[in-house]
Amino acid sequence: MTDKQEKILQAALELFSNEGYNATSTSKIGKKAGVSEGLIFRHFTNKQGLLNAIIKDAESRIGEIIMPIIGETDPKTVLRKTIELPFDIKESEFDFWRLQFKLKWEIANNNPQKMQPLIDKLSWAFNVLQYENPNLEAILLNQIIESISSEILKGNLKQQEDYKSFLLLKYKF
Amino acid sequence: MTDKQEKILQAALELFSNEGYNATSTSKIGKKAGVSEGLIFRHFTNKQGLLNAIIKDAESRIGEIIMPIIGETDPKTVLRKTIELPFDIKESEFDFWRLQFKLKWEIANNNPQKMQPLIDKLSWAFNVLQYENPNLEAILLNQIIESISSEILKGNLKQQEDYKSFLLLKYKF
DNA sequence: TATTTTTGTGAGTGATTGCTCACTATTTAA
DNA sequence: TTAAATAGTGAGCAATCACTCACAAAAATA
Repeated sequence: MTDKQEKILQAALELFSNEGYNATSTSKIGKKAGVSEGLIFRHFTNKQGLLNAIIKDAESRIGEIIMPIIGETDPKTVLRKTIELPFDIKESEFDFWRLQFKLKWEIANNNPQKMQPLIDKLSWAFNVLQYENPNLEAILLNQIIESISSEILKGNLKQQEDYKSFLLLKYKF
Repeated sequence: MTDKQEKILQAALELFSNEGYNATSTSKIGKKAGVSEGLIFRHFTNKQGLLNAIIKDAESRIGEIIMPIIGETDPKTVLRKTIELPFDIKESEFDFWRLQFKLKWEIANNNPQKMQPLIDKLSWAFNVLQYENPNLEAILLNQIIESISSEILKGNLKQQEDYKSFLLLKYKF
């Protein structure tokens, strides 16, 4: 991957995330990346190809984040690490994650089973911990952390530390 | 409001919701509504004006839905009615609500305090019911119902009845 | 070094965009 | 009944869109 390819990807990411995919023209991306517009098509075929490259990168990033939880053998630690996830998002990665959440609302890009491995692990953890309905507990907790992430990314969640302790307490920490 | 004005609003709603605001051209709206493109601008000034009309309608609809809960005097009933909200969304209104949730991700249209009256009422209810942290409980429950609504609107939530009973049980029903 | 391959440019393409405007048809009010 | 106001049309506008292509510069390979 050349220097300019990364510049293009970074510019596209910022613009797609903040202005939206359809509201972002390839000419704007070229300008922001400091690159001729034509180069975008040389490297990524078309505008959708650019988005695909970003989505593919996202899949591996999600895998990386989930992996240390999947590998965990202690059920309580699984829960704690899961709850901590949304509060650990680095501000430098806000654009990236905001775009992922936005894309969930586009029919073409909605891929609900991305978090399935985590849900399965949560289900296992709740089962070991003798919760009455491990499957639904897993779905609920996954929904909660996605919802918290959304609010943080939109800049709507104040008192994050309080909320984190509150949630940990809910799950007996 | 004339017949054709409503046709325009309905067509715009469907297209904005399913294809996105920026991906929907005014010419497409005109065709779908069975109306000349120019009429859109006569009635709604510009494309943004069309969206504004839809948003304004949404505010009153949200008010209508929340009102019976705000007026409730029994705290337990407040919780039950709130939990039931997402499961009561009519399928004929899916387009409408999906658009509202999509718009939350657009910086320009994000208006986080729309649900504040409900959160306040929930906070009151949790307080009466002697929950330890009523404010955070209210924020959490509001997040949960918004998250469930999202999944339902995206067509991702299976076994809705199970999930509903599960949640009601969580809040002692 | 010479040659092939890859990276990069920017002017140019037809199609589509949001929107205007001169005009006609219909409704409302005097 | 006439006049004024409103509703509705559709051709046409400049601007922008995603994308192409002939060409040049640089890098990789021989």
